[in-house]
Amino acid sequence: MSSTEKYHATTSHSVSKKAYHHGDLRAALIEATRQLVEEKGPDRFSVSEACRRAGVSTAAPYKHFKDKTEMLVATVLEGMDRHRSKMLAALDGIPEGSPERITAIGMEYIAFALSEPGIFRLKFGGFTDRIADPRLEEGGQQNFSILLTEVAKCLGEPGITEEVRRRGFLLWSFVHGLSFILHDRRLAEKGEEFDLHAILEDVSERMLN
Amino acid sequence: MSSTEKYHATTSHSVSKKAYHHGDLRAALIEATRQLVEEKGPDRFSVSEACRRAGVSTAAPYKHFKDKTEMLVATVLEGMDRHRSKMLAALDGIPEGSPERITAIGMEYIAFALSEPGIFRLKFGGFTDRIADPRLEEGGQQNFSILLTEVAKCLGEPGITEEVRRRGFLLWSFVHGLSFILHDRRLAEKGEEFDLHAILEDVSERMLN
DNA sequence: CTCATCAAGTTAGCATCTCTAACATATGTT
DNA sequence: AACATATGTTAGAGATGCTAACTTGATGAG
Repeated sequence: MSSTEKYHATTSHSVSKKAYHHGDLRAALIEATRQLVEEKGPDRFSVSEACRRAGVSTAAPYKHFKDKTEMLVATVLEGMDRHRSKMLAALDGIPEGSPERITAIGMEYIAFALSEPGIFRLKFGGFTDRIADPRLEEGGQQNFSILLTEVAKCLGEPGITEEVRRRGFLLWSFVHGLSFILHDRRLAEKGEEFDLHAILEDVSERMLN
Repeated sequence: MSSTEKYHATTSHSVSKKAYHHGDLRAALIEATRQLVEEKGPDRFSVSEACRRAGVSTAAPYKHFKDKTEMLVATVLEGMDRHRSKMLAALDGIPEGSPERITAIGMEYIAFALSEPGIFRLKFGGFTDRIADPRLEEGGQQNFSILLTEVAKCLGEPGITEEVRRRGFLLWSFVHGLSFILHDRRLAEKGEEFDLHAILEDVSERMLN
């Protein structure tokens, strides 16, 4: 269901031929947007600059996106997909029901927030009111479910019960806030000062009892 | 040390006289900025519109602020002052050393984030890299100290020890993340579904042992 | 009181940005 | 081959951030 599938990847060899048609401009614009959001910050991003980077005129994006906001939404969605994949991959090899699985999700959550702070803040930082896109909410819910599934197994609950939801919510709040603060205060750089993994283990235990 | 003191509050009666000089344009612009940031969102804010609202030309602000960013910084600083006052006021009447004081700070922290989400997100949402202003860091540290002081008393520690700092950091992370999520998901509206005060009491206890 | 000075307004204008309208060119269907 | 459609282009309107140069009025020295 990748949103790029409907665009045929033609002329992969003819980039230098200055083809009138780009091949997959939509994907190229998303990638340019992603880069710029990281380089300049979510607010300093401009459509024009993304166009320059993709090598097209400033009007071209409007054949693919309704407006600037939709361009950003598409970029965030792509980021959330990657984020989800990474969190799932992080679970690989850790035994079912182990609390270590919850720690692993938290570590990966924070790693994403720190390695792609632009996208992370674009999603969560302050644009939410405008970007009240149902696809974003759905993606967020999907990612949250990964955590809930593990919490349920850890607590020995039969499924996503109300109690599971409550505990998961507490855990998410903590890791979410931690992500912001670590980045804001550049505390990730002072890595030796505190062991992130240990903190997550500690808090998970406290929260899940 | 109010930053407005140096501006004489003249012509308080002559607003309608269309005085060439405004009286206290700096404060008026900060207030207009605050309103607009809440109404339109931190990103949709424009200097021009603040000027319109304050009734001056678009060049006027640059006599008081270096650029748009500094205008926003000044507005955030003003908000942080109010935030601090409110948190301190919330402690009034609660006995020293009581864990209830920590809950009260958390409640007030969240209340601010939900009642002034624009300012809250302007400070914490995604502009931090650009707004690496030492005054903002200092203000943040001051507000954090309010919490640390209470944590120290609750733990019976002699002062802001490393352990106090660690526990306070965990608590802050949790409340910080909760603030974002409650607003993002508009969960504050579904107030009956969960008792915020109870959650904070629960988590504080878990975190402080 | 007068006048020079300075702070704090103004207008005009440049560079940039978002987005639209009208036009141009590939692509692929028939 | 020809038409329809998708996907580019150029031109330009309207908003914005900020600067330069000018204007106004408050203030303090003589």
